Order: sequence, then C-alpha cells, then structure tokens
Amino acid sequence: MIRLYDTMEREKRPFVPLNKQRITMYVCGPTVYGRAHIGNARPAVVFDTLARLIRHEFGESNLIYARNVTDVDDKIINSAKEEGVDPSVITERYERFYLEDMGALGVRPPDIAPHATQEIPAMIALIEELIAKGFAYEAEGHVLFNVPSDEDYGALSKRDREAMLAGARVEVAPYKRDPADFVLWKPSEEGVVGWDSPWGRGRPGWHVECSAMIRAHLGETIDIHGGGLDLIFPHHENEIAQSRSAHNDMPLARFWVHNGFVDMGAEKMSKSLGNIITVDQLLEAGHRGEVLRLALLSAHYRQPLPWTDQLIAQSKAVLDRWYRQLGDVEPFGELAPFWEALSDDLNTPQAISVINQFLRSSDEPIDEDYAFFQGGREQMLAACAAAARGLGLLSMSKEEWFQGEGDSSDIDARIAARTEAKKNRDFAEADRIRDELKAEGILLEDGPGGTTWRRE
RNA sequence: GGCCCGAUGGCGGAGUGGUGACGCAGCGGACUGCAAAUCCGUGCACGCCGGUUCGAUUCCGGCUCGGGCCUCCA
Repeated sequence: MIRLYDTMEREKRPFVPLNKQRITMYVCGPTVYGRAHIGNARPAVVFDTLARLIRHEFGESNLIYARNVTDVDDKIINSAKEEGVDPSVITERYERFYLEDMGALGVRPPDIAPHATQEIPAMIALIEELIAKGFAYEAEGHVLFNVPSDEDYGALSKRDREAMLAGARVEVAPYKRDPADFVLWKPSEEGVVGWDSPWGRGRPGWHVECSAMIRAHLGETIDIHGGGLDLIFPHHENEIAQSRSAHNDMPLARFWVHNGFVDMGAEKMSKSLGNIITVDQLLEAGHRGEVLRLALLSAHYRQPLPWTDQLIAQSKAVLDRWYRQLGDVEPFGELAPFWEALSDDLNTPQAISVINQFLRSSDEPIDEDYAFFQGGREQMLAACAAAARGLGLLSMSKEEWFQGEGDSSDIDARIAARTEAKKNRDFAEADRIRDELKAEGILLEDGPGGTTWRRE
C-alpha cells in the first residue's frame, strides 16, 4: 500500500484512489519562457517517479497524469517583446527545450499536457460560473475572485486573513473589494496577446488556468495535485478557492503533494536570485541525464537538496557500480523491500539503499530475511535491475553506459599494442599507452578475460 | 512581523524509544608487473538546555542557528 504525505492535513496517510481504474494526478508544469534549471527539474523527476510507482501498484493504464504548460504569462509577453517576435515563438521554443531536457532526465511525457492558450473557453466558463455564484466580480475590465466569500480560504497554507493582511507587501489595486482578492481575468492592451471575453479582450490570470484545465481533463476532484513547495501560497490556495467555490465545496484534490527545493549553498536555486544552473548546462558539461536524475532522487522529495559537484560525482559513482553489476541483467521480479520503501511516501533514499544492500556481498548466500529469492543470486540481480528501472534508471546497456557510441577500433588497436607490450614485459611502453588513453578519458581495466575499457 | 519547515559522522542522506541504514570520500588488507575494477575489514554523528522514561538521537517544552512562504517562482 502506498502512503503519501498530504500538505493539507500535514500527515502521511494511505493513498486510496477514488477510482482504481482512473487515478488522476495533476502537476503544475513549466511557464515556458526560459531554460529549465535543475530545481525546476526536481518536481518533473519526483512526480515522474511517483507516476511510475502508482502504475506499478495499480496498473500501467490506470493513471492519468496531467502536467500543464503555461504559455500565456507576462514574462512570456515581455521576452517576446524584447526579441520582437510573437509569443508563440518563445513558448514553442522553450517547450521544446523543456521536453528535451526532461527527456534526458528520464522523465516520461505525461498522459496529458494541456496548454493554457488552448483552454481559454474553459477558463471563461469557470469565471462566469464564479461570478454567477457570487464568488467573483468584474471591476475596470478585470475579474477578481473575492477571497472573503470563501470561508475556508487559507486552509492549505495555514494562514488566516489577519496574517495575510499583516504581511501584505504588495500595493493593493484600488478596484479590489478586498486586499486579498486575486485576478481571474485581466484586460490586454493593444498589441498584447488576448482573447475576447464577456469582460472585453483580455487574458486569464495564472491560477484560473489550472482550475479550469483540471476540471476539463480530469474532473472536479482529483486524487493527487503536485508541485513545488513555493506554489502552496498563493497558487494552490487560489486554485482551491476557485474550484471549491465553483463545485459546491467539493475538494479539488485529495492529496496535496509538494516537493522541496534544490539549494545552491544555503539558499534555494531560483531565477530571481540568479543562482541557477540549467539542465542543459549540466548535460553540456558532460554529466549524463541518469546521473542528474539519481542526484535529484538521492534525498527525500520533501527535503531540501543541496546541489554540489560532489553530489554529482557521488551519483555517478553509484550509477557506475550499478551498471557494472546490473547493466546486462534482464530485469525481472519484485524486490519487495525496495517497493515498500518507495511506497512509504516515495522514500527514494531508502529505496536506493535497498538496492545497494543487495548488491554488495552478492556472492554470499542470500540472507534469511530475503529468502524470497529462492532462485539465488541471479534472481536477486534481476529484481535489482527491475527496481532500478522503477526509479527511471539503467535505461541503457552496460556497453552504452561505459563506452558510449562511436568508433572504437582505434582504442581497440592501442589496447592490443599494450597487451603485446605487456606480454614482452615492456611495462614502460604498456604504461605509456595506458596513460595516453587516460589523458583522453579512457580508463583500462585488466581482468582475467583480458583488458576492457570505459570512458570516465 | 505572521505562518510553515528543518538541525544526524569528513561530505550526502534514511531511520529508530534500547545492539546507531546506505552511499561517496578516507584508511588497512587481498588481487595486480604497477594500477584500475572487485572483494574483505575499519574509524568517525544524532545543535543546546530542561522534562517524560529503567533507558531518548528518536516523545514533550524552551533556546540557538538555518531555510521557505507572505511578490513571479519548482
């Protein structure tokens, strides 16, 4: 049984979906106006891993996973203006980059990727309902959600109205009835992207996108709503207000799942702090996607993760060992303790540890506790291989991992020359060849069956 | 200021009311012409002060420090 921590109740509890044949999960996706940094990649990897776990437990086709693309936004409008192009040029470019980068991290595409610009009618319909029910009002071309009309507002972020007002750092627009009211629809000036609506030409506010798209694609109440910790307030709080108000207080999500940040030094990585490192930069630097993925999974998803070169190196070392032992093993079977660890609120560090525990002392007789491996070592390795794939790792062959693609006949020839030198006990020459290859990033390993090589 | 969250060895990071995972790095050994890889072994920790308890790193309270949100943000 899967247990998940729910931000709303601040507790871990059993995940029992509303409908086992149609489990619904929605995760806030990217606003496509720039390259994704490694912090942006964390939720993509975390929820991809959660999706894999749910599919493992409930069946491959019984999960509908939606991750939206926010392709209307003031930041997009601004960069389009700067480049002198249509916003769609920006959004299409960065969505493509996003999918490439996430693909490199082993993130499978979600089942549905709704785009805000494609869902305007659904948003307008939702806004009209909110106005009709008295939760929203029009003012100077804007439509605003009236926060005091929602008695439960603040339940997710655990803030009361007084606290919100006390901390208000924004100037309150004069047309707001209440300082906490937020925009559902705002007018677009001439030359700015917009759609016709009952309130004039304009564009949707950020929060209403998600509410409308969730309803359109998944339903009024979904099983899991995910995203980064920073989205709890105001984004998710506002989504809840909109959806519950429109749906007679039906809850929007049964589990709210939030991932922690990737930190640079002591602070979170974020574009506005200017301390980001993008996924493509890391890939460009020669780090493989699986290494970055393992690094992201090496801490529990709710904990902060300090991003360092050492973390990358460590992840690489672990993955090298896994590939060495499991790279050519056909995955099969269930590594029960592994799946138990993952099922406990996606405890990936524990799950990784389980694999490591099995992998060492692999020639020893299997411990009594793990007697379910009647087939012995081979079966255990097959189950480990299957488990690693459950984390989205070990997707390539051993050869591919260690040697990569491309012509290696030259390397083979030089290794042959070294073997010949060794046979003649000309160790100086043999070492010279080995050092030369090492300088090129080729490491040699002499085994009983001859010399093998790998790229560092 | 309000509201949240965290504090574990050299580093990363789980977990637990009582023999203190796992990984990386280090050290010793085996293997090797020397290495590498592999295997075996090994040292090192639970922020501070109280309380509960036979016993607390684990539960409770206070403190200190750090982080997050309150504005776009994964």
